[in-house]
Amino acid sequence: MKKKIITLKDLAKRLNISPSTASRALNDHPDISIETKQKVKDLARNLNYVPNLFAKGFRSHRSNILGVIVPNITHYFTTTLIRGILEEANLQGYKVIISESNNDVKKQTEMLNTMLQFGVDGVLMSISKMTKDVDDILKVLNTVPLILFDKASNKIPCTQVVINEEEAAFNAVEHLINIGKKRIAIIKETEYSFTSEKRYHGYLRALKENNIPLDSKIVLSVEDISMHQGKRMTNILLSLKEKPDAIFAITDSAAIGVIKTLKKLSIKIPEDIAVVGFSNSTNSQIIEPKLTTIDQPGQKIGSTAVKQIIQEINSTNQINVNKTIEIKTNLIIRDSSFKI
Amino acid sequence: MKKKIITLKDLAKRLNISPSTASRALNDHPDISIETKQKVKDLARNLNYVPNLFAKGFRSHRSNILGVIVPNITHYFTTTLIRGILEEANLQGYKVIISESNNDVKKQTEMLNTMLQFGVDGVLMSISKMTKDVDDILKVLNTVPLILFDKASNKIPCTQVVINEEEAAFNAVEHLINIGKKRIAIIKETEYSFTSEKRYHGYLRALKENNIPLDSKIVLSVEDISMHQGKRMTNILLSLKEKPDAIFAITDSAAIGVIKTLKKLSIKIPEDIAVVGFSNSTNSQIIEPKLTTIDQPGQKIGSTAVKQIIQEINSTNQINVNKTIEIKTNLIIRDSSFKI
DNA sequence: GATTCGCACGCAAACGATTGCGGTAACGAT
DNA sequence: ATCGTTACCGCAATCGTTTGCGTGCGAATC
Repeated sequence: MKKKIITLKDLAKRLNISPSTASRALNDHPDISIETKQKVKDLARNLNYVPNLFAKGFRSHRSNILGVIVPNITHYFTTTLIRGILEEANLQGYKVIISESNNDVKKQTEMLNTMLQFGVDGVLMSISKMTKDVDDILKVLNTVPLILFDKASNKIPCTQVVINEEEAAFNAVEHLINIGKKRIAIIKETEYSFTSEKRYHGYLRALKENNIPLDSKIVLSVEDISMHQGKRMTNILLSLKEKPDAIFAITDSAAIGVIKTLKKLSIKIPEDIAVVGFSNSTNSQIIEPKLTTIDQPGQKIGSTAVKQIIQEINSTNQINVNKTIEIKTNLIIRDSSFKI
Repeated sequence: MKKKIITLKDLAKRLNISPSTASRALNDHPDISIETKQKVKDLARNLNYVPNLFAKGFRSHRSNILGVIVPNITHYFTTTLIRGILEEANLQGYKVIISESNNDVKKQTEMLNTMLQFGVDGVLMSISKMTKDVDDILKVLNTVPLILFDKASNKIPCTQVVINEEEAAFNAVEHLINIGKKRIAIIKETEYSFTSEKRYHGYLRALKENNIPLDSKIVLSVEDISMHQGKRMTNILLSLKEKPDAIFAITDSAAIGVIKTLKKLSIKIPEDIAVVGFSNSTNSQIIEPKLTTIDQPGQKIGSTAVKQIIQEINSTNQINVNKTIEIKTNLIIRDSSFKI
């Protein structure tokens, strides 16, 4: 009682044409007359013909599958990226296989390789932050197009789709300055983090353009940024002789750690110390006071990356494109920096 | 300058054996001598031979790809499910393609179909809550194994991997009773939601076993459960003559809405009204007071589902398995129901 | 009238791995 | 010397689709 599966040959036999003609008809090849095309397409629809993707890929070396590698799938922002990827891929007839690298560089290259084995047409990757050796990644570039998104690197010559980290941070810090803050601390990651460094530059530029001197005592770097580290760093900042009147945490989670600590010590937010985060996570609206933060349009980044890679897949010339596409962000002002 | 890709033929040619021998050698066929096997395997490793998955799937009708469909990928709990799925799939040599149904039934069947086109060996699905007509889903069962996880349905005769919703809710409500609450409200979904109904039954049983009469005035149902609805329902409950002394919200997000509203009205939590949620989302630890909730081991559900479906894929008999695997949950008691 | 040309289509060879079947040594048994 | 057995291995077909090349035929050109 198993369903008979229709092949191209079946279509051809019924219409007394050759399989090659049927194939060309379905693919709108110019050699085929309009009537024949119509006949084939009609029959295909009626018999519910679905092309065998294996055979197709086998011949054409195309799978219509994209590989996606992210460090951590449980982050809300990552899921918005993935949503954008899935949506755009679906529109363009692509499927997506996803892997999680858990910020493990070894795992990352391993997944990269199995993805290639599975015949993906391209890879979208948000690299783990500890990626120092990029040789394994460069190898991929010889095989299929690669695009880095969100977490990128200038060591890899390929298209990158990112937000304008520097400008976003600049806007956040300038906002703090605009509401009268003069001593703005920053909690960032160590210099291995590509994005963190860019945000730091935005911070520096905002200070400079507003003639605020940089004080390295209120520039704190941590290896693994988190809520816990946010708490720790806050305590360090509060132990200084000259306390800051604002804290810019490079991550919402760290910013929430900051807020929790300040609240415990009954320090008024934002009057005594204002707080700004980065990401517009769901948590940023749950915490009280609600957190001022930077919204990154994840979905748009995802869809842009997909559009871009499909373009590169279809482009014949094998020259590695090496451009950076920057997506605009949005500063969302909430109670932690501005009392209504 | 493109990398030459090694095929089975290449191996055979270099060793002066036939491709079939090489194939059998790699697959440990008994007809092949141990020395030959070793030679082939060694060469394969040295030349970095990777079997062409297309050709393999083309012949064997196996893709080693699993399809996963979830309603909404941005929910934290969903991501833990996916993490479990990805991890276990990776261990077993499978890849996973993911689609999001957005709780759209039409989209759901559409993705189901394209997944089949892509030759998935099995489908894991968390059905959208409005799924009433299951005919399209039943069709899939004739083609590949299907497993429902998390959001399941008794209308579909296949293996289901879920948490013990009833018991989890029972434990939550009984906990409220144990800390002295006597008038416990519930915020649930309308009866179309399979999981909601099960939780409601747990609620009912806890009341019954503790001789607390059911009062339908404090049983509230909403179509789309959310933080906003949590706020709305709280206001309704507070307008009653006999106010509840505890609120069990079937979802963390709704519970957070409850807490926010209570705080705004300066109602003491948990002294005046205790609150319990469901999911152990990250938000539940951000809100203050921290939310008592039920932890669902998403990762375990995911890995269990994968183990199960691979077993079904490899089982020769085509009889549809129809068992329900229940995963234990954990009540996590925090400040919203118990002051330390 | 001989030649080119273009249109619409068919032939057959790929693509890489698997597998039923057939074949051939080597060896022991008769 | 002949047969049977065992242990290894090769031949060739197969899966469904695509594609380079060829072909027949009518129309247009010289």
